[in-house]
Amino acid sequence: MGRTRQRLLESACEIFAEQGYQAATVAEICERAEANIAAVNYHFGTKEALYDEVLAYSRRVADTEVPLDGGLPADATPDERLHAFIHAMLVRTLSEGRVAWFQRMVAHERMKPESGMARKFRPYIQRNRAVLDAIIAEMGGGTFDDEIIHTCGSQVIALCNYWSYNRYAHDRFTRKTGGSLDAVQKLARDTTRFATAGIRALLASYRSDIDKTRNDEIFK
Amino acid sequence: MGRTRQRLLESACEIFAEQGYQAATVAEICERAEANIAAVNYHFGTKEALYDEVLAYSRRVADTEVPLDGGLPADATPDERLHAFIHAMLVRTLSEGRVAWFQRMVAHERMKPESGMARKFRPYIQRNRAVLDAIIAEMGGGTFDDEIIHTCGSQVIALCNYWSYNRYAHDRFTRKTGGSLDAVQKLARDTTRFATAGIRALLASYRSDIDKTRNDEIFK
Amino acid sequence: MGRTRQRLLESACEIFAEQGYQAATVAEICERAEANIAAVNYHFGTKEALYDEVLAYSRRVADTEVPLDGGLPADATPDERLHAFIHAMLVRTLSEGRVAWFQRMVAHERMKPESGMARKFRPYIQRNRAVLDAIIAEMGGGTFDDEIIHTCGSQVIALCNYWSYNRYAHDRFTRKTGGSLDAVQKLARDTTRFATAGIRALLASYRSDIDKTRNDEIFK
Amino acid sequence: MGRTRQRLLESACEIFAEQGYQAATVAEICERAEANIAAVNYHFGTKEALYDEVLAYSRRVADTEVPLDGGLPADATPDERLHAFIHAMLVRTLSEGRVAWFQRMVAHERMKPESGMARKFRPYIQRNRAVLDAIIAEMGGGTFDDEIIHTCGSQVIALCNYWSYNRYAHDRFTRKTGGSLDAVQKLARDTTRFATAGIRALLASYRSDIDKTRNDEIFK
DNA sequence: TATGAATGAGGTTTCATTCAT
DNA sequence: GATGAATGAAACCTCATTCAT
Repeated sequence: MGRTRQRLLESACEIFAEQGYQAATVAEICERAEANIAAVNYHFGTKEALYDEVLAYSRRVADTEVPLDGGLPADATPDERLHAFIHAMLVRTLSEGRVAWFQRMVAHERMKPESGMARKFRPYIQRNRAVLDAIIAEMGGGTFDDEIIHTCGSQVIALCNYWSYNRYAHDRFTRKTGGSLDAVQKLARDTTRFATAGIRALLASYRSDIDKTRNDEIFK
Repeated sequence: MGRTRQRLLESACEIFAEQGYQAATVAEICERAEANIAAVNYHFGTKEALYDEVLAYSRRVADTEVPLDGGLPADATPDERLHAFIHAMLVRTLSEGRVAWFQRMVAHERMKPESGMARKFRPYIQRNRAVLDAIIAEMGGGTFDDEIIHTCGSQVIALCNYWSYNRYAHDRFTRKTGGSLDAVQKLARDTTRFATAGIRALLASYRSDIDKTRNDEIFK
Repeated sequence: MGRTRQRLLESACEIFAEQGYQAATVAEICERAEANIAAVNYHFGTKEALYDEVLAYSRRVADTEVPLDGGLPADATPDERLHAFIHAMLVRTLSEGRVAWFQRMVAHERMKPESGMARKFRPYIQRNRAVLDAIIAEMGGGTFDDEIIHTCGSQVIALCNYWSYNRYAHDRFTRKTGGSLDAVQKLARDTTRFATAGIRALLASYRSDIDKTRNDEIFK
Repeated sequence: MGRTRQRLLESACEIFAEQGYQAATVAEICERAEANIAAVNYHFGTKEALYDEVLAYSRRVADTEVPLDGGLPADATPDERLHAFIHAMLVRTLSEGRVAWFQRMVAHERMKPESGMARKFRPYIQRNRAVLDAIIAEMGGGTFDDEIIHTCGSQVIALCNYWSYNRYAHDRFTRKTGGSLDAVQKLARDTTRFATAGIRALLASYRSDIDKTRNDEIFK
C-alpha cells in the first residue's frame, strides 16, 4: 500500500533539489513517479504541502546518513569536531543523490524573501548553526562574546556552502575529481585548515584592543 | 529617444535583482516602468533578451561604481589588493540599490543547471575570478600551481558571497548595523584577516610534502 | 446491516440542505458520515442517485413529522385548514434540523432550469399544491375556475416560501425570535390573516364583471 | 475599442442569470462571447470580479429600464405607489432578457450563506426594501412601529419574488400568457389587490389589543 | 460489505507573447 | 515609437468516479 506516495516523495525530492520549488512542476514530478497528475493532490493536498514533506524527509535523510558530528567520541577536541562538521557539510553538498537533496533545496530558496519559502527551513538551519557556534566558542576558550563567535561561524558556513549554491563550482569539482569520497576528504582537510587559521586570526585580532587599534591603522 | 527603454531597463534590474528571472513577470516590470505591457517585447524582443541586457547593464554599473581593484595604485601589495577586492565585493553585496543589482541576480541563478540562466553570467564571473587568482598567486610568491591557487580563491569567493546568496544573513547584518559603510568596512577587515590567515595556512600546508604528511596524520 | 448507508443518507441530507446539490461534495458527505470516500458510489451508485434518495427521504421526514393538514379533524373549516397548511409550511421552513431538510433543498434548486435538478421535486411539490388549491376552492365556494384558484394558491405559496429561499430573512427571523415555536405560531397567524384577506379580495374581484371593470379603471 | 469586453459582460449576464455564479463557467462565458478563454481574466481579473461588474451592470439596467416608482407623480397615493412597485417588480421578473438579469442572479444566491455571494447584493436589495416599507408605512397612516411595517413588507416581497425564484411557475406563466406585458399587467393588478387587502387586514389586527386578543382565541 | 488508492475530466488563473493600429 | 487588445500554453487544483482488494 502506498507505493505511489513514496515514489512521488522521492521524485519530488529529486526535482525540487534540481530546480527549486517554483521551477518544479507538479506534472513533471508525477510523470517521473509514473503517476497520474492528480496524484500529488491526492496524496499531499497541494504542491506546497508536498514540499513541506519533502523538506522534512530529505533533512531526515541527510541527518541520518551524514550526521554533523561525524560520529566523534564525546571527548573529541574542538578542532576535531570542526573538521567533522566541515567534512559532513561538504559530503552533504558534494555527493550526488539522496544525501544532497536537502542542502540543494535550501540553496535554491536562500535568496528568496523571508516571508516565503525561505522561512520553512530556518529552524533546520539554526540548529546546525548552534552546533557550529558551540565548537568555535570552545576553540576560543569561552572568552569571546556571541557576536564575535557568530561572525566566525558565518565564515565557516560560507566556506561550506560555497559548493552548495554554486552549481558551476560544484560541477567543476565533480568533473575533476569524479566526486570521490577521497576528493571530498581532501577538500574537507584543506577547508578545515583554512578555517582554523582564519578563526584563530580573527579571534586573536579581537583579543586586545591594542592590537585591534594597531591593525586598524594598517588597513585605514 | 528611448526614455521608455531606459526606464524598462532600470525597473527590470530592480525586479530581477529582487526576485530572480523566473519569479519576475514582464507585467510587473512594465508597470513599474509605467509602460505598456507590450513594451518589453517591443524594445527587447523577449523576456530573456531583456535579461541579457539587464545583466550586462547591471554589471557595468557595478564595475563602474565599485571597481574590484578599489582604485589602488599600481604598486600596491597583494595583501592590500586582496583587502580591496573583498571590500569591493562586500560593498556590492551589502549595499542597497543599483550597485547591488548584479550580485543579486547572480545569486538567484547560481543554483540553476548550467544549461539555463546560470551560463549567462559565467564570463563575467570568470573575469573577476582571474583578478582574484592573480592576487593570491602573488601572495604565494608564484611558486604554486594553478589548482592550489584556485582552491584558495574559491575560499575567498565563498567568504564574500555568503552575504549575497543568504538573504537571512544579509538582512540580519543590515538590521544590526544599518548597512552603514563603516560596518561594511569593518566586516571587510575581519573577512580579509580571516582570508589572509586561511590562505597562508593553506599554502603553507602545500609547501612541503613532509608537513603535509604530518598534518594528514593529525586529521586522520 | 447498512449502518453506513444510513449515516451517509443523513449527512447527505444535512449537506445538501445547507449547500445545494452542486456545491455539496461527495467527499464532505462521506467525511461527515465517517465513511470512506468511495462509500457514496458503493451504496448509491452516483452522487445524483444519492440525491434522489435524499430527496425522497427528507420529504418523508417532513410529511411524517409536520403533516400539511396539521392533524385537523375531517370536518374542519377551510379557513382552519388554510391556517394549518401555512403553519405547517412555516414550521418546515423555519425550524432547524431534519424537518427543514426538504424545504431547503427545494429552495436551492428552484431557480435551476427545468431540465436539471428542479424537475426532480416537481411531483412532491405538485401534490402539496393540490392540497392547497382544494382548500382555496372550498373557500371560494366552488364557483371559480381552476386558473383563478391556482393564482390564489400561488400567492399563498409565495408567502410561505419567502422564508425558505431567502436566507437573510430567515436568519433575521431566527435571530430576533430565537426560532421558537411560539414565534413561528405568531408568524403563521399573521400570514394566514394576510392570506385570507388577500384571497377573499381577489376572489371577490373575479366575482362580477362589473366590479372587475370598475377596478380596472381605478388602477389604470 | 473594447468590443470584446462588452460582449463578455453581456454574455456573462446571460449565463450568470441562467445558472448562478457557481454553475456558470468562465469557459462558457468566453465561448458565448466568441472570445478566448483568457479574455475574462484579461478584462476583469477573476471570475468573481467579473461577477461584481455584472451585478452592478445588470442592476443599472433594471433600475433604468424599469424604475420601481413606475414614473409616478410626486403626489401619487400610497396605493398607487404600491401598485407601481409590484408592477415593476413583476416586469423585472417575468420579462425575458436584459431587464430580468439582476433579479435572477439574486434569486440564485439568496439561499447561500451570508458570508459568500449573497452578501454582495444585500445593499441593492435593502434600498428597494426601504422604498417599499415607506409606502406601507404611509398606507398605515404612520401609526405602526417598524417591525409591523416590515412584516407587511416581507409579505409583499414574497408575492413579487415568487415568480423570480420559482422557475417552474415562471415558465408556466410564460407558456400560458406568452409573457405579454398585458398578462404581467393583469398579474400585477391581482397581486396588488391581494397585497392591499392583506396589508389592511394585518394592520387592522394590530390596531387594538382587544381585537388581537379576540383573534388569537379564534385561531387557537 | 467496504475501502484505500488512483484517475481523468474539467475548472480558474497566470503569463509571455503577438496582432492590429 | 508605442500601445491596448487578445491569445495559447501551461500551471495548480477539485472532484466524481473507478479499480483492485
